[in-house]
Amino acid sequence: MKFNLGLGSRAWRVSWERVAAAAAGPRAGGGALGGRTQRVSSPRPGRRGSRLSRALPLCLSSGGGGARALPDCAGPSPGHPGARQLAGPRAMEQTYGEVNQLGGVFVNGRPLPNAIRLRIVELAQLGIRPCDISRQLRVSHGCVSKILARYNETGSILPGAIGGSKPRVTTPNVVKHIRDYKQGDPGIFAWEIRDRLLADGVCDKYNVPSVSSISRILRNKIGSLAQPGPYEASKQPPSQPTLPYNHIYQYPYPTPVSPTGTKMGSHPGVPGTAGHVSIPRSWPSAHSVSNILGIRTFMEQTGALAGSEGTTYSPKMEDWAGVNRPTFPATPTVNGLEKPALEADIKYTQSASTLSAVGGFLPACAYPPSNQHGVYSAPGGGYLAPGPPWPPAQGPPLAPPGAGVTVHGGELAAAMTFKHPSREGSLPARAPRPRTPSVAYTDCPSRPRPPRGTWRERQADPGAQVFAAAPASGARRTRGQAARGGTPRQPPGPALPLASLNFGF
DNA sequence: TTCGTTACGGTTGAA
DNA sequence: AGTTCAACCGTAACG
Repeated sequence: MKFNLGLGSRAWRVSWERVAAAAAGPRAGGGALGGRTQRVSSPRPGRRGSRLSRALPLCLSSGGGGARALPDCAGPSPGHPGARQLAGPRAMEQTYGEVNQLGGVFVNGRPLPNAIRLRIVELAQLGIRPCDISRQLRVSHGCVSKILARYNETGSILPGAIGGSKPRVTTPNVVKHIRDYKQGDPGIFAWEIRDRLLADGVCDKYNVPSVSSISRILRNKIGSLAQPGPYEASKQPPSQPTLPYNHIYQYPYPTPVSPTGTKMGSHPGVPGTAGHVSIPRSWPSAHSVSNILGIRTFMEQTGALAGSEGTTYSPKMEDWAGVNRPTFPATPTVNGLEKPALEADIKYTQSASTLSAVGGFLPACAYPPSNQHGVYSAPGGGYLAPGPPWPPAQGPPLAPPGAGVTVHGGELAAAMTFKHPSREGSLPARAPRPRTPSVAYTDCPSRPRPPRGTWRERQADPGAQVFAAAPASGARRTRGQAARGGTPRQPPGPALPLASLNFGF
C-alpha cells in the first residue's frame, strides 16, 4: 500500500506535521515535499479523503500479485541525509509518491511523465487554459506553467537532464596549449591565452576556460608541467574535440527496444512497457487524437489505471533495462535520435503507437534527452486524473466552444504548433547558467535567465540551439508586473505545415 | 480567479 | 564505496 488513504495523503499529512514543525521552530520539520515550510497550508483532510481515494486508484494495489520489495530503491538515495528515511510500514506507504493538493500523484524530485507533459501541451494547444489543465490533470499550475513556457520556448515537452557534472574545460589538451602559449610568450596574459584558445579553435565559447582558470593553470600546472607528464603523454587524445563529451551525450536515449524491434529486457514488473520515453517521430499520426490524448484509455485497457492488480514494477528505475544513461545501446539514430528509442513512453503501459504523434513535441530540440523520463515508480495511470473520465464524454467543460476533445489527426495537426528551427532563428550564444547561490534563480523558464543552453544541451545537440528561443524579449519584469496576469501570454510558436518539417526519415 | 514567480525539499549522476 | 556538487524536478504559496 502506497498511500494511507485513511489518514489522507502524505502531502496533507505533512502539512499538518508542518504545523508542529513551525511551532518547533523554523525549518524544524523539513518536510519532504516541496514548498515553503514556513508556511502552513490549510489542509482540509475531510475533503481530501474522498478525493484521494479517487486520485489513487492504482497506487493502492497492496501488492497483490506484484508485491514488490520497496525498500532498497525507493525514494531517497542512500547517502542523502535529507532524504526521506522512514522505517517500518509507514515507509512503505510514503516511499513512492506523493499527492498534491489537486489529488495528483507526483514523485518529488522527478519529472512528470512525458505522457502528462504531452497532454499539458496538447490541451493548451486546444485552447484550454493552464488553470484548467492544472485542475484536469491534477498537476500544479506552476508546473503547467513551466512546462508550457518551456514548450513555447524550446518546442520540447521533455524535462531537462538531471544530474551529472559539468565536464572539465581544462582538458589536457587545453593545458597543453596554454603551456605552449606561455612558453611561446612568457608575458602573455591569461585573457590573451583565452582569446587564443578561441581563435585557434582549441576551445569554443562554451568550454573555454575562464581567465581565472587559466591563471590557476598557469600558477599550478604550467610550472610543474614544463615536461609533459605521463598522464598527458599517454592520455592525450589524438585530436581533442572541442566538445569532448559530445559522443557521450549526443541523444543518449537508451532504448528498451532493439533495432529489430525486439523488446530488450524489460523489467519483469513492467509488462511490455518500454523503459524509456521513446516515441516514434512519425507525424502526422494515423491515430486519432482521442487516442493520443486518451492515455486514460490505454491505461484502462491495460488495466494500469484500474489499480494494477498484479501489475508489478520495479520501484527502482535503475532496475529497468534501458533507462539508464550509461547503458546507451548503440542504435541507429535519426537526427541524433535513436529511432527505436522513440517508440513508447516510459513506464506507461501503452502500445507504442498510442503516442505516436508525440514526436512533434520531442526534440530534436534544445533539451537533451536524458534517462530520466518517466522514472516514476508507479504506472503512469497514477498520474492521470482519476474520477470523471477524461476526456469527458460530453461537452468538456475545459474545451473551448466548439472544440471537442476528440479531434482527429488532421485537426490536431492544425491545432498544435510546432516550432521549426528555421522559424526560430538562430540563438545567441548561450552562456552556461550560473548557479550562484546568492542569485535567486528560478527554474521557471519565463523568468529572464541565461538561456537554457547548458553544456549538456550542447553536448546533446549543438545544432539544436536553434530550437531554443532567445530569452523572452529581454524585458525583465518585476514580480509585481508579472503577477496579476498583466503579462501577455507568450504566443504559441508558429504553426508549421507538417510537411515542412524535416524529421530526416 | 488566474498565472508568473520563487523557496523549498527532493533526485540524479559525474567528479 | 561514499561524498560532494551542480544540474534538474514539481509543489506550494505569494503577490
